[in-house]
Amino acid sequence: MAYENLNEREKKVLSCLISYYVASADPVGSRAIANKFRLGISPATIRNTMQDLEEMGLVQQPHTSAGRIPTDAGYRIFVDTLLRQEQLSEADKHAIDSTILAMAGGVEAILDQTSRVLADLSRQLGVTISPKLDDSILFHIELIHMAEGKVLVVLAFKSGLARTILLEVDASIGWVELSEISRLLNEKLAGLSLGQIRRSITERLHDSGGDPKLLRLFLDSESDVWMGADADQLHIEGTRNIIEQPEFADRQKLWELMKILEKRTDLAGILRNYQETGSGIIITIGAENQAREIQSCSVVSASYKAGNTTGTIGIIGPTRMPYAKLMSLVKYAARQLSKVLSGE
Amino acid sequence: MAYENLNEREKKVLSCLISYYVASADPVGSRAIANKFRLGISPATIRNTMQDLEEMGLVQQPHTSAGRIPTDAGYRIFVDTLLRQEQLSEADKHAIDSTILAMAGGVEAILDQTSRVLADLSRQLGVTISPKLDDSILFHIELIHMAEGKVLVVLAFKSGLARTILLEVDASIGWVELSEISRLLNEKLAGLSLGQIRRSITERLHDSGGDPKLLRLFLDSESDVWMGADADQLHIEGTRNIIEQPEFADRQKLWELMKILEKRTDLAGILRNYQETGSGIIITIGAENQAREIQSCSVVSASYKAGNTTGTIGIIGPTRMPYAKLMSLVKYAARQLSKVLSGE
DNA sequence: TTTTATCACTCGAAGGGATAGAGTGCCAGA
DNA sequence: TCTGGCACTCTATCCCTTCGAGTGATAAAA
Repeated sequence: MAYENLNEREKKVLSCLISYYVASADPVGSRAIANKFRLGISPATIRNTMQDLEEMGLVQQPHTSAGRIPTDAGYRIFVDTLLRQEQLSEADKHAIDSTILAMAGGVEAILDQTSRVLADLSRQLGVTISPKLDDSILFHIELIHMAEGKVLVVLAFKSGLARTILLEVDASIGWVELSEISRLLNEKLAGLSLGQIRRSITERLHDSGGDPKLLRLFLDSESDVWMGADADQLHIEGTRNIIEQPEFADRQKLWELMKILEKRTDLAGILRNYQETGSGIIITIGAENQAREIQSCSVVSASYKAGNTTGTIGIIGPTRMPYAKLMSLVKYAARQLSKVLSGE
Repeated sequence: MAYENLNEREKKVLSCLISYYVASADPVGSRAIANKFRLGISPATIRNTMQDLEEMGLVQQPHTSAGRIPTDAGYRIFVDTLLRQEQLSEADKHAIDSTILAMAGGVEAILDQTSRVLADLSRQLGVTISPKLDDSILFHIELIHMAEGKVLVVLAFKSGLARTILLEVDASIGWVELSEISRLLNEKLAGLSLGQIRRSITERLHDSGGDPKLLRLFLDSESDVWMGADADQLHIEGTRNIIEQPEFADRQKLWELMKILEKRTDLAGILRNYQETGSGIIITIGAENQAREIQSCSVVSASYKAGNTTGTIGIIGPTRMPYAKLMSLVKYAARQLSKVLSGE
């Protein structure tokens, strides 16, 4: 659709209408635009322009005698061609820096704090997903012999990420076999990505001595060790912000949103998908979203680097959201995260 | 207050009123009770009894011409003296067993699933808190030398719990010093509880060789290692269930609840507190709760054992909840958790 | 040709009875 | 001591009206 041939006036009116609507949440009338913004044209002219915009499907009327609200397509144009980059305030920058840069204790703790600060600054939902382990390079694998036939497997990744998995093993396995296996695993697997390991584990370990009883726990590519470690860690904060939004005054809508927020793996998959189609900031508006339950929402997301793998952060809220501000927020947070997690 | 001297009829009426109200969420009138339950007395008599109950503060009228609803005190009597133990259905038992017993991969994963199954079966909020590390006995401490002056500290506890903390260290520290420190830490600290370690770390490590540069990171009792590891892990599921409850039709109320649910540490502290005052199932009704934000809620909680330390699980919902069922749910889940985490 | 002022029209939100119904308290009688 | 009956109270709901915001259309002005 050749949206570029909006004329200057149409661009201005659409732009004003969206800014006004984002702030007020009420349908915007021609008078409101004429008064609030000094466009030098009368309400009647604005009305005519709005009719044109409506024919193009960029705005719509909830009912005959109401003002207009933007459609998904309207927001899309706005985001793609009209939106002016916004500078993040120093206060916001500082808030992000002091959470991300100052945090210690590991990647998950940082991500947890990041989703919180995103939620607080945006007054929407803040979401972070931990780095995809599939590409993450295994740095070291450690087996710790716990009591009663239990072995704690520690996977340490180059990115600083760590996962622990508790394995049930044959009680008769002693620490001698264990350290032998441990040596073997490190020798054969360190330096590979988790994905590579999973795909080729059988071949790599096949003809290498060691106690087969214990080794068997690692041999299968579907093993708890490799699958359990890969589970996406999703951090969501700011549920209370969403409750305040007028678009979720309807309990039914709120319920649907919550439902998908609680299906962690599904949501993680959706967000991950967006990143694969491009880099930088990705904005997904309303019905562009894959899951029906969030088709009245928009997602502003970006990926961050952690070593040689990537994760995703984002903000989720109603399509009526301050895109410019949220873009700069997510962009800045992603950059700072990458800095911290990839060591500059 | 000598509530025991409720006469038989008062007990029966209170009991019926509560069961009816729990199901309907509407104020209960005398006619409703007379029709629904075969008490052999007329609505007029029930009215008189209800007046008595109201004078005792066990029920109240939202307004003059409405039925009665139970007060916190009314629920308290009901729970303490009238409630009949309920047998958990085989289906529910099976649901719990198949999540808790079948899960592998470590304590946190089990707890995550547990809070979910609690939420699903109760249609309320399901909450679990990981075992208190303060009493948890350190089994082994492992230091893994990551790239660029970073050390991954793995704390493995006897209960099967594990924590990893990423430490920034002087880049010059090599793996020789590291394994020396590692040996030293295990020698001096393994077998002690995290609490003991924190309280006496300075004395224990004071006059023991080793590279002071690295050791310093562990010496302080406020060190990231000991504090970071102790952070409560709180798993909450079932937010969507709460949205459905009529008592949270009011956005303001829902907002307040969400607010405290997002203050993880506060909530964890509150739930922990309950457990300290007793053992078995603890029910905390409405205003009995410490935090103002959940004084329109009740909490059914119990503690589980994981090795020689304990954690808490519970269900949170409006005071109008099916106490008997939730008690048996929480009880059973706590028992199964203890079984799995303490090895029978 | 484009813009503006004006006006009749539409529709939803808000307010105001009126009504129905659920439930009570009380009293007199069983 | 219990019950049936009755007058009373209060809310929820429906319907009606009104109000106002906003529109589209048209004709005049630029």
